[in-house]
Formats: sequence, C-alpha cells, structure tokens
Amino acid sequence: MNREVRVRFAPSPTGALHIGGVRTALYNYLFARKNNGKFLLRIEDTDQTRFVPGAEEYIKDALDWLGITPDESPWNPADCAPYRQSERKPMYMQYALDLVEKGHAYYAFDTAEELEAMRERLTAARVVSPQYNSITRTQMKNSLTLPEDEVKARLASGEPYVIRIKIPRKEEVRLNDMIRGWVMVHSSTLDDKVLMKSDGMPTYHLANIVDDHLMGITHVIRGEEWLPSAPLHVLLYKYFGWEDTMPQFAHLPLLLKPDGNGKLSKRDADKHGFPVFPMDWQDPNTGDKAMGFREQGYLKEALINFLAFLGWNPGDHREMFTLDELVEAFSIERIGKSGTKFDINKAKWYNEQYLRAKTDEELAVYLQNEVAKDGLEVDAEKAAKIASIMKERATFPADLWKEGKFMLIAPQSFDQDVASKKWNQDAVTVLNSYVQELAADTAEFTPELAKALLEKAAESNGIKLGKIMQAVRLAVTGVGAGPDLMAVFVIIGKDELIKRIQFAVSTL
RNA sequence: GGUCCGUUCGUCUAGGGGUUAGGACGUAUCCCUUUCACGGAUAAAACACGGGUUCGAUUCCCGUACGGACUACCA
Repeated sequence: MNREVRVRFAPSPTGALHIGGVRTALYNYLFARKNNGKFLLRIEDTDQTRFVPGAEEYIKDALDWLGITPDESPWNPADCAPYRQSERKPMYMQYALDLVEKGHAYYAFDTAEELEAMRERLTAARVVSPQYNSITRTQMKNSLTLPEDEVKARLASGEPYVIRIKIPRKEEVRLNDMIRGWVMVHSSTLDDKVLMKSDGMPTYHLANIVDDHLMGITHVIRGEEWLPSAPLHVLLYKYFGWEDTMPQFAHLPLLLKPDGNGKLSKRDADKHGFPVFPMDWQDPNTGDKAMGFREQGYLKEALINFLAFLGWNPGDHREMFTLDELVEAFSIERIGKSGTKFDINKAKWYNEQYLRAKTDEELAVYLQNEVAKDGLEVDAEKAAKIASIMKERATFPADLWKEGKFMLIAPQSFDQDVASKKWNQDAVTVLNSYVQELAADTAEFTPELAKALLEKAAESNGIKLGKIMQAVRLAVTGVGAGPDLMAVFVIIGKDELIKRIQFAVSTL
C-alpha cells in the first residue's frame, strides 16, 4: 500500500526543548521532505501536573528559528486538528473502552498505597521485577478479580479507576525497526501499563497510538529511550485492529555526555559551559536559566549541519550540508545504531565554516549590533571592512567585535610581554619617521601606500622592517596579534593612526 | 536485578571475509607570512576480549566484558 509519508515530532511541553529532541525533529523533517511527505508537530501534554508555561512557544520558536517548521501543528492546523493532546482528551476514552470490551484491557481500582504494598511484597519475596502483570493482577482490585456487580457499583459511585492493558501471558512480540532490525520481546516481561489515568487523561502509550493512527502517521522516528515500550505499542495496534496501517518504527541512537557516560543532560551544559538547548530558556517555576545555542552565537546553518551528523552520515566524505542538501542526501538506512557523544568542538568548527561563508555585509549587521551594545557606532561600510579582516579568526559573530575592539577604540595600555620583547629604540625611531611621512603625504590612504611609507621610514633609518613590525603593531593595536596591519591602518584612518603612534611613543 | 539496545583512532564516522582499515574534528610538526589566524602539507592515533565458521576474520555466529536505555496513573 502506498500512503503519503506522514511523520510527527511529539514533544512534551515540560521545559526547554532538549537538543536531542531538536535532532529528532530534524530527522523527521528531513525524512518527510525527502519523501515528499508531511511533517507534523503534536504536543503531548497529557500530564497536567508537568505543565510549564511557555514551553510550547519555546518549541515552536526553536523549530522556526532552525527552519524546520512543521506542515501541521497547533499553530497551522490541518485535517487532523487539534494537535494538542489535552484538546483531544474527549476522544481517547472510547478507544480504551473498545479495548475493555474486546477483553484486551480492564478497570483497576488499586490505590497508590496498594500498588506500593504489592511491589514491596514482591520485592520481599525476591521477585526479580515487581510489576502489575498477568500473575500479580489476579491479586489486585480490578475488573478481572472483582465481581461484575461490584465493578459496576464502583464505577457508578464515581470511584477513581484506571484502565490497564491486559498483556497476554505468553506471546512473542516482534517489531522490525528500520535502524535495528528485528527486535523480539516476550510478553511475560511486559507489564499491564495504564492506558487511561484516573484523571481521565490517557497515558502516552494510549494517546500516542490513537493519535498516530488518526493522523495517518506512516513512520515513527523517535529516540531510543522508546524502544523498550515499542512492543507494547505494537500490541496496541494489534488489539485495535490497525495492524495494516501500523507505522514503521525507527529508534534513533541517543546523544551522550562528552565525557564519561550517560545521556546528555543540562548538567553537562553547566559543567562544560556549552549549551544543550537551542535557545535561552528560563524556567518560570524554578527560575533556572539555561543557555541556548542561538544566544551563544551558533548559526542555525551550523547547528543543523552539526546535529544532522550526530548519528547520520551521507556515506561519502562531504561534511558541509545546507538544509536542502541534507534533505536530498538523507536516508534512514544511513543512521547509525550506537550512541553518540556530544563534541562541542565539532559544532564550533561548523560555526566557523558558516561564519566565513557569510558576506561582509551580512556580518557587518552582527558587528554593528555588538558595537552598539558598547554604546558606540560604526557605519555599515566600515563595519563590513572590519568584518572582512576579522572573520577568518572568529568562531562566533560576537568575536568580530570582541577580538577587534582596537579597530574603533585606541589602546589605553599595551601588552607587557610583547612590549618587553619587541619595543626598542629602533622602533621608536622608525615610528617617529613614519608619523612625519604620513603627515607629509596627501595621496589617498591605501594599504599599499601605508606599507610604502612605512618601508620608507624604516629604510631611511637603515632599519629592517621585519625587526620592528611587532612593535608597530603593538603601538597601534596594543596587542601582539591580529589581522593584516596595513588593512587595520586604513580602517582606523591616517589621523587616528598618527595619534595612536604618538601616544604609544610617549607612553611606552 | 530483569528486559532490550549497542561496541572501528580521544570524538563523529566510512568500510566490510583477503584493504597500506579511509575521511572529518581535535592534537603535533612544517610551509605560507609583518604577528595571530586562515589556507596547504605531514604525523601520531582505532577494529573491546575469547571461542567458533572459514584457506583467511575487523567484517559472519556464539559467549564474555564494558557501556547505555527502560523498568511510574512521566513522556
């Protein structure tokens, strides 16, 4: 059967969207575009206790920023609206009830205390994995053990209850994961998961299957943390009678900590000083702040390219890919199986590549913004010139200004190390001559002219230029390293240049 | 503990029964150069271990070890 490819990204709005979630969204987007299908966003907010204001908007903004905007979502709904599970609440119960009728699910009235007591009892009896399953359910309060009359009475009285799936005692459950191949699990290791919670909301397991079915989802591309519950999902498709249209599963390798082991977390961000969220975020409840890639100066092109390569590769030696090129090259077959450590250095490298690829005019805008933050101004033309000589040594747009402040601000002090090694009488002599040459010349000030005049000043004193270049740089910029000096001279202008040299000579 | 998943340079990975095991980031050295950077070149650096199958395994199979995920009325 040939259905239109439809995939979904289904985050839970419980905080900032983790970078691993962004990668999942990206892969879904790429797969949808590659196959001329649709990419939908569904908000999985069935846990009302974990609602965090602003989290939903954060998800939307992050995807928009990166250019992986869903075709269907709460903000641009289509045929499958609504796209928020909380708004779909009324439609889940009928499906749960359908399962109860078919004998694949049942009511359970156990309280939290009773469940806890059961687990303790089993643990004491040294049962390896205490769970609500085909054995233990016979000792609990549910519609399988209670008389029919009592079940009806309890339901009628409004007593809280949940609906649990009735996992078969012995059955081999198998699924063919697109990344991992056949995965087989015996039903005896599964437990009777809650499908409908006592607050009337479905759990993830139920809502996920019902919505994917109703929304015509053809492929479920999600993180590996879902693999253990996938057999349960397969069983649900079977019990609903939706096997024919059951989506194909693809469980993505996890994003791991850069050091040691384990899943990448916010703690790693704090520890290593790099972001694990796409954008800045402040939790409205706790006040906790987290930095974002965007605010740290990562370009969206770089983040996308970096993320795409965390677990996937094109099979050749190409490294640089635009979003469109990724769409063209993407395939699930080329996604790896093993977990991926998060290496921020690679992200920085990508950032440098994309930064240098930007035009001077684009970069000038970034630079002007940074300059403005310091209460200064620079016109677009000059900003572009600064950008052109600074971008080769910048990782982030902010570096253009951070590393190039001397372009607009005369040095008030000088690097002592360089001064002690390179500053000498020869340098002073040449610089004094240079000032005279500069003052006397009336031609248009160009890098070539600046160089010619400097050479003249050195030669007339019988001093080799190479001997005093570092000192000249120090005098004008205050530091011993930076872009081509003659280009710097022209940008700061002849008058300012003379002033700086005079200040340096009288100070050093 | 149980279930499931995984394991090629420090990191991301290509490859696949016979290869000098390839690329990228990072690291080191050299070249370019007025410095730094960019760029170019070179180098060090990997098939977890043990069995089996085979003429031959890094590649296929089985174990072991190690790592990870899951094990809620959270997703």
